[in-house]
Amino acid sequence: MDAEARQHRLELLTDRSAASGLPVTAQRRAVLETILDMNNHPSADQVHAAVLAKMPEVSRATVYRSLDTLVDFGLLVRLCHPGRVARFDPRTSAHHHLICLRCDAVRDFEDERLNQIDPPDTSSHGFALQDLRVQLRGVCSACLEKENTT
Amino acid sequence: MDAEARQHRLELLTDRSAASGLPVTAQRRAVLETILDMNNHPSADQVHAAVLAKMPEVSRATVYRSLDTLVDFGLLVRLCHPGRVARFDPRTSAHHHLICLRCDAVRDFEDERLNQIDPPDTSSHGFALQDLRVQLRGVCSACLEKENTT
DNA sequence: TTAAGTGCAAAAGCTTTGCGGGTAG
DNA sequence: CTACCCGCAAAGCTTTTGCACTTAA
Repeated sequence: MDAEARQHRLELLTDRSAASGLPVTAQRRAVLETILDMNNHPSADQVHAAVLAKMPEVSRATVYRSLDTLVDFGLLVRLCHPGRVARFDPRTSAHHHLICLRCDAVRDFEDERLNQIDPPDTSSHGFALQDLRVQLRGVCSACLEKENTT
Repeated sequence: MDAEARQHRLELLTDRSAASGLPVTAQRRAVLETILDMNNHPSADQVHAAVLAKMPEVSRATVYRSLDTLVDFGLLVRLCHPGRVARFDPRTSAHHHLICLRCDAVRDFEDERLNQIDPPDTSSHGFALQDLRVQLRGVCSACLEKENTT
């Protein structure tokens, strides 16, 4: 994420905290700063490991709690993927993903045509639609190579 | 699932087992039969509970192992959703989902227009695309009501 | 001052695995 | 016969929670 967008996201933390009447703690800021610099859709544990580099005393529990709060604030998104551990994405605007069914890798996929899909009408289900994302499921290049080698 | 499709799926179990040189066990068949009759995208534990009704001695471990095998056979799909427990879907053909970000409900969504989306070219990423599914993320009717009540 | 947050350690789920005995092909 | 599977129980992971102390505002 570029410096300007990063800065803006950090300001949003201040705003959302004030709006909710919650304090801005050093730990929450560190978690947000850290994940803004990662682009692998990290798990909570990966975030924790990365936060330790800049703040060696942070506990795992705090990272879990901070991630929850940041998701509530709308500063992060909890990803949908077939694996068993929660993963987080600092890109909150709707975009699309390549999902590897072998190794569970999740990779951003940019496609103008997919962005322009008109959201369908979900009101007959009483459903309040927030965003539309396309999952492109298949096998990633790394797993394909591994298969050919074996 | 209608009777004919259900029957066909059970025959596929025999075929895929033979193709892999694996035996068709009563337990695997029971797990498949059970999940074909559920349409709530159940978790492994929910499948286990349902299998117990027709086969009271099945262990949880066997259900987990059977579900894995059935996914390998392509008779089930592991769902993508924001929650923390694995959930399974006997509908293996690509279709779309309403995903509730509050309660994690996953509901099938039929839409002809979404079915007709042309898959993008993912070859530049070295990615072998298998299918395209749209996630419609938002808040389901049950959660909306709960919110209005509070 | 005070509501909220933090670290620690323990608990709580969900899922996987090692093992001895059983079974499909 | 042989490879694979089953049930059981234990272990493994990820995530949540209770508690005493600290901190942002």
